[in-house]
Amino acid sequence: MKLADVIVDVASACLESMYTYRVNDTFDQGDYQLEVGCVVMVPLGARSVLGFVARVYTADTCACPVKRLRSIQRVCSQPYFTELQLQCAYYMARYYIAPLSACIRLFMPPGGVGKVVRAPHGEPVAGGAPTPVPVAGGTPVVPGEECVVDGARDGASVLATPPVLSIDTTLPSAPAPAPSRAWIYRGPVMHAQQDTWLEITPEGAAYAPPRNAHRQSALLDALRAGPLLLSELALQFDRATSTVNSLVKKGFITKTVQAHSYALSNVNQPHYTRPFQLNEHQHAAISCITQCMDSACGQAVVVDGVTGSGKTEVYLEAIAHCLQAGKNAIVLVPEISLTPQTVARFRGRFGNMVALLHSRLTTKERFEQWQSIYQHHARVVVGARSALFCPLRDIGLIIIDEEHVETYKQEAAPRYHARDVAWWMAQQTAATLVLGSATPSLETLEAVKRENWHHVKLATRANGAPMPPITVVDMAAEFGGGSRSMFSRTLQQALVHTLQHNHKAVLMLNQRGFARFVLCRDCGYTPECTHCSTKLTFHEVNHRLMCHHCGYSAPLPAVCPVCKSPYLKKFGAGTQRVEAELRSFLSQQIELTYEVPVVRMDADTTSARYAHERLLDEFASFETGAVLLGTQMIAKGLDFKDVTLVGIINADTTLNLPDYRSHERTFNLIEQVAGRAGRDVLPGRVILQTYNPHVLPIQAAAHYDRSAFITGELEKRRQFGYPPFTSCVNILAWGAQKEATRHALEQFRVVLMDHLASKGCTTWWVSDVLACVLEKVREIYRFHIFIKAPREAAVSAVLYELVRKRKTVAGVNIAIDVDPLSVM
DNA sequence: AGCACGCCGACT
DNA sequence: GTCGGCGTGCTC
Repeated sequence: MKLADVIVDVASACLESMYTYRVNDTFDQGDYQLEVGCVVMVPLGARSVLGFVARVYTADTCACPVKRLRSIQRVCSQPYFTELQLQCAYYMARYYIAPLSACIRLFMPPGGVGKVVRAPHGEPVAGGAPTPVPVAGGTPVVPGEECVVDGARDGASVLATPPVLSIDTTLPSAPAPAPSRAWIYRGPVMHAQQDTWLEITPEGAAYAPPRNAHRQSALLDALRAGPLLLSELALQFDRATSTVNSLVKKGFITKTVQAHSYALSNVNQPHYTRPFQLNEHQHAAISCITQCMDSACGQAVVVDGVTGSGKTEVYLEAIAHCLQAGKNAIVLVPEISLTPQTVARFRGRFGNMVALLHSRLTTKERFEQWQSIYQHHARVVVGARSALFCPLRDIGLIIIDEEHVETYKQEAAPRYHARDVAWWMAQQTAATLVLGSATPSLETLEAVKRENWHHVKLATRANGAPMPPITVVDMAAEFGGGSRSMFSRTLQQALVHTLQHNHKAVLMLNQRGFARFVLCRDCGYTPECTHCSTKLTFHEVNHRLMCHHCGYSAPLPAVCPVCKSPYLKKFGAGTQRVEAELRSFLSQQIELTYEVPVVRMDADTTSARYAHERLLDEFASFETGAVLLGTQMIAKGLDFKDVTLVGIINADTTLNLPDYRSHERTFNLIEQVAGRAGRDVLPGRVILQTYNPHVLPIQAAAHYDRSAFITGELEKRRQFGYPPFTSCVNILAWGAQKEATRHALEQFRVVLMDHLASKGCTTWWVSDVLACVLEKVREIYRFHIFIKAPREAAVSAVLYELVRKRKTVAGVNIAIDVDPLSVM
């Protein structure tokens, strides 16, 4: 008996998602071989669903407790994941307490795998005999193509229905046993293309078409030079298809259909040279990585280097070594740094072997890149977090650049961290994991100690340029000294000086937790969003109050809606306001002989596709001095030789967020931005404005003293029981009804406490049910429970059981976030 | 008795 | 997640 284990694609944490199905010997539907990794259509209860094949085997008996196995209805795709990737999905499902189907879905091609829908009422349903599937051998599934399958249960349950005893034919008889509604498979939006090749036959070569058959003769002439694609001919000839068909019918040309090859276009000719002479630190880093790769036992290397220390060169060398050894490489880069500049460095070196996967591509573009990997054309994949799940085989090297950034953690199920999944993969495949950062996360530094990860330092900038000195300006003292400007006198002088020399400046406004808001001076009222528990942000351009979470906007009221006071004051500084003040300040400086260009980069100006790149290009293009003003998005990947001044307008707004990582985030941000100044021969300087000049993250950052920061921060984490000294879990509940949501989470907490007690988890610390800092977002109320467990506790295993047993509450969602990065 | 509705458990 | 079974309770 041929069987297959199938992970049904049904999003439910409570459902055991793996089932065994029979594989019919007479199985002939669809046109794909049944293998591990295939998408299949299977019956489940009264409906049909899609599933993913996890195992194909032959057995006489089945371990599962069912009397009668049901059969797979159709194989819908080629295999999309390997045995190893399947294991990875199991690991993620267990560790992150996520539905297995959600984990395996990560490996599916962009555009998805289609869906099964219920046929509309009255749809003719095939009885008994298998419905012929409108698929010819070798034809791929196309969107909208339908595979109709009888919805009735096979045999048993239909027969089990009691016979109708009534002989009164005027009354409607008992409801028919489960009216068979058909289930229809609809192929995905994206599907692999087919190429139609045309070739001339010997008869065709000898054939001279009649004088009036212009199209036929032209077409045959074109084909005499060699085979051509129908799509190419169609561009050149009108009505090519009909001409082709008539010639095919007469036997003068042949038509062959082939799977389209998604080879990557050779945009840049690769030049396999080293663009720079590498310094000794880079050599040391490279040899450490190559040794790890050669020993092939799954090791990790932390490449710890300031911005400009040449990490990318190290990556390129490591990849080159990996390719030479016949293995392939994945490079993960934060979404924001996936600029054409970054991509060009990889393409410049590895040419058309580089595939690119990130969210700003259209689905079609992503699909093409994915196919190029699937068809083995790509050997280096550069992409965001999810590129980890691309179908690249023989992975020898995984590089995670800017390892510390929080975007590597997915904020929806499965709530995985790319670094941790990559480490699992590296260990399983004996690949080497490289983690690059100027400010490695505390978790990574902990792993260096506990897991014996290698730690190499690129102490200096690659070109020997010193890190720019940082001047801390106490804004409280400035304010006390009579200045009301958001630019301190130190920053003003430095700006003028920089621009006088035709150098460029970067100003960063740390906007997180510091948007512009309105306050009534008489009663203290602040307008809040009616859909979210956030203060509304004032926008200068349209003079409206806007919510950054749901997009709600309202006009700025003339008087306070509560006390009717006309004294509504605008507090804080948005980028627009800073831009206005900056322009006005610059225009008053008589020392500046030209109008200084100001480029503003924030969420508003970068929303359009490629706007980010365009603004950076614009900034780079100025021959005179210029100012780039932006939010934290300017902290990354910006590399301009003539930037000599970096100003951080408000360094400390991230300090006071109610989140245990806020100090680490602040420190990292300062380090990252500071590195933007003086990257070349021109010396740079950094001016850091703050109201908290003496706190550790600011002081340590100002002196580039990371070890002081880490020592202090670790001590604090140990004292308050935060990672890496504990394992944390955040349990989040959300729903449209506030009290029902809170109540559901409180019920969950009761069950949780019982469960922990029964497991002997007495040392776990479990918070009360708390309203999230962002209590309401888009009319949805949010509550959470925070758990701190001993570091060595099997947190996931303990909670997994609980989640599997838990009863769901209508209208309330509960999510488990293992190792949360944000608890807002 | 007949029907509407809502909860609960199965789903291979 | 979705479906159907079955129990409860209301109405004719």
